Amino acid sequence: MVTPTVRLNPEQQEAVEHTEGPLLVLAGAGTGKTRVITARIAHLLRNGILPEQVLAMTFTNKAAREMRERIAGIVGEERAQFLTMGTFHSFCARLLRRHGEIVGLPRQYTICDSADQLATVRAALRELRVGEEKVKPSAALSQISLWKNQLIGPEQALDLPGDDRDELIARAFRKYEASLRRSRVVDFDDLLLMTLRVMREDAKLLGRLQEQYRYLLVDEYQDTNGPQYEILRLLSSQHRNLCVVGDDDQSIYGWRGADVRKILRFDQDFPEAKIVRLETNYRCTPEILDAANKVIANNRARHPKELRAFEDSGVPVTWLGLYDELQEASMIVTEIRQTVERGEANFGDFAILFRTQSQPRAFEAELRRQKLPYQLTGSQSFFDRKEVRDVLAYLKLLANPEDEVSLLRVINTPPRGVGKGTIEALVGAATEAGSTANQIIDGLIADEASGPKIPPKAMKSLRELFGNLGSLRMQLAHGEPLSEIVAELLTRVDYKAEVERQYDDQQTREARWNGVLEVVDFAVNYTRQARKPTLDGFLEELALNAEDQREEAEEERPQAVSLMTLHAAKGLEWPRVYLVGFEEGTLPHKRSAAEGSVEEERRLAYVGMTRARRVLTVSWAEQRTRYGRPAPCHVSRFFFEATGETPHRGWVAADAAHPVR
DNA sequence: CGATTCCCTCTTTTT
DNA sequence: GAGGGAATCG
Ligand SMILES: Nc1ncnc2c1ncn2[C@@H]1O[C@H](COP(=O)(O)OP(=O)(O)OP(=O)(O)O)[C@@H](O)[C@H]1O
Repeated sequence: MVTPTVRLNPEQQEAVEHTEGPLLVLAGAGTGKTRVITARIAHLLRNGILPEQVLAMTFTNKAAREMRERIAGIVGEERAQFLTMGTFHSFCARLLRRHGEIVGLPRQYTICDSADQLATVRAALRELRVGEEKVKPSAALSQISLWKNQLIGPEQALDLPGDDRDELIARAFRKYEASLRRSRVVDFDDLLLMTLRVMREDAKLLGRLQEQYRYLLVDEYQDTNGPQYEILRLLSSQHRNLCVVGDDDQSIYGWRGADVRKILRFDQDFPEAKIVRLETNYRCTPEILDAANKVIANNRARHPKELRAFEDSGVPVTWLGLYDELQEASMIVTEIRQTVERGEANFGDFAILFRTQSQPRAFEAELRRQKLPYQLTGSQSFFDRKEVRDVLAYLKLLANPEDEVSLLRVINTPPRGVGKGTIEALVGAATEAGSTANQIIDGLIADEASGPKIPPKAMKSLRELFGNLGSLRMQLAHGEPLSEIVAELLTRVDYKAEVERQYDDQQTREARWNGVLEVVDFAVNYTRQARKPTLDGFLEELALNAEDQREEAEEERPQAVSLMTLHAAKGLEWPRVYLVGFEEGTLPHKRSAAEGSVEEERRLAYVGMTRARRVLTVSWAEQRTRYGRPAPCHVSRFFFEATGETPHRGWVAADAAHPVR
């Protein structure tokens, strides 16, 4: 029998076969690093390693799914299904569901999303009487997250040198942590941190995990942060079979605590490590690779590497300066349509990549106008819709009665006479007692004299709400299917009437209600495909994997133009790529330039350019609508770096005070 | 308490 | 240009 296999060059082959001991594959874009991981797992399985012994970390769950499919194609689905593969976060979430109690995490914990995190920070700042103009909640949240990822707790943060503002944020940090714990909620960072604590506190469990996961593999290692690295170090400390692959030039998550130095110092952490370098790029034409290499060569902090194109010469990179974002969109969409009409490509061969989430708007409008199929990846907007958040808050509250943010969100949605005064009284009583609004209300229901005085109408509504939640929880406990529960919930709170009350035109009502129905669809889908469907599991999927849930629910759209951010495009490739909005202020982004992280922006440009296999078009506009007003733009400095042209008179850098003269 | 209106901010990137 | 929050009135 001929075993199906993948083509590898000698260096890749060497990496695949070096199965014992630490291994670093450090190589540039498109050199086949991910292919090494895939082939290596297949190689392990062919050599008698059980799939249960393999743990592979990818950067997104989608990447994990694709890799699993590829491996299934080589060794068969019946074995591939037992591989442990996914993001660090989903691995940790699963581990905590089983073993979180070791660090005091109740089994029915819920994961809060970014909006809930922000609401918690906002509440903390309010409690400290810090105005939002003094400390922006979003800024406080990213500082808190950075601290957490550096393993700095609230008390240590308070001791850190800093100005008044830092101290306020540190105090908000303390309150933030306390609210999450009271609410039995963990944030994304907690998933990693608590896993780490579990591993450190329970040596026997750690031993079992080390025993089970004999072979660790990590893709995109350059974007691993401190806690993730620590988890890897603990898991691999006995057998040291840790294979990591990455490219320091593609490190684009520094703002989230990722530390490139980890990959550059791998041989210090693992002195016996074997290091493999791959120097042939199998993805891009020489023209594309040359332009990308010229850009990245301007970074000072990097490991220089050889990178040769395997492909034959193709067409030159197209540099396209246009009037505004409307012209940019119509020009590009028209070109895509005409290329497909000429039979030279399919819609799925195209990607439009951009720096920020505000950019796709014009492209979406134009794609719809010209009726081309497209897929916008990574858009949070669906989960930010009010009706979707409302329904999810109800579900989170069902799963976790102590979830304060969710309770406060739904307590008067639909309006049921529980107003500002009542809410303040409840929260005040909770804060004073160091408990939660849920417990105060439970107390009041048992004995109205036990807590703050609440208007009778509000009290009646709270009884009804809690009665409904209670009986739904009961049904849940009796194993009623999730989809039924969601439907029943909507009936009980009469959410449809709420949608109709809020919006008066029929079209909006329908659109909003469809959002609700889509959540119901997610639940149906999840119930169907999950091995053991639970509400906790469903919410976990939504928190860690929202994107996939939406995709599953939508009809297959195999031939569609891809639209995504440069961050989301990492690791992917298309025959034809448009890198749009190539402007000072956008790429490099104004804020990055101000923070002195232009090198990371340059890496983003490098990632974007190297996604293209055969045709790369880079575009910019002279003016762009910002906050509803047109603002002048200048082509990105990366254009000059790639082409060797010099800025003309009047060109202005994002971080410069004066135009070039 | 709830509905309406105005006004402000926001745009970095994500698990 | 949208969406959320504060202010204001019924
Ligand atoms: N030995 C090989 N021969 C031919 N093609 C290869 C070989 N190795 C990889 N490829 C192809 O090269 C392209 C890039 O591979 P892969 O995605 O594994 O690279 P990578 O190093 O992970 O890239 P990046 O870091 O840019 O995401 C893919 O299309 C892959 O199929």
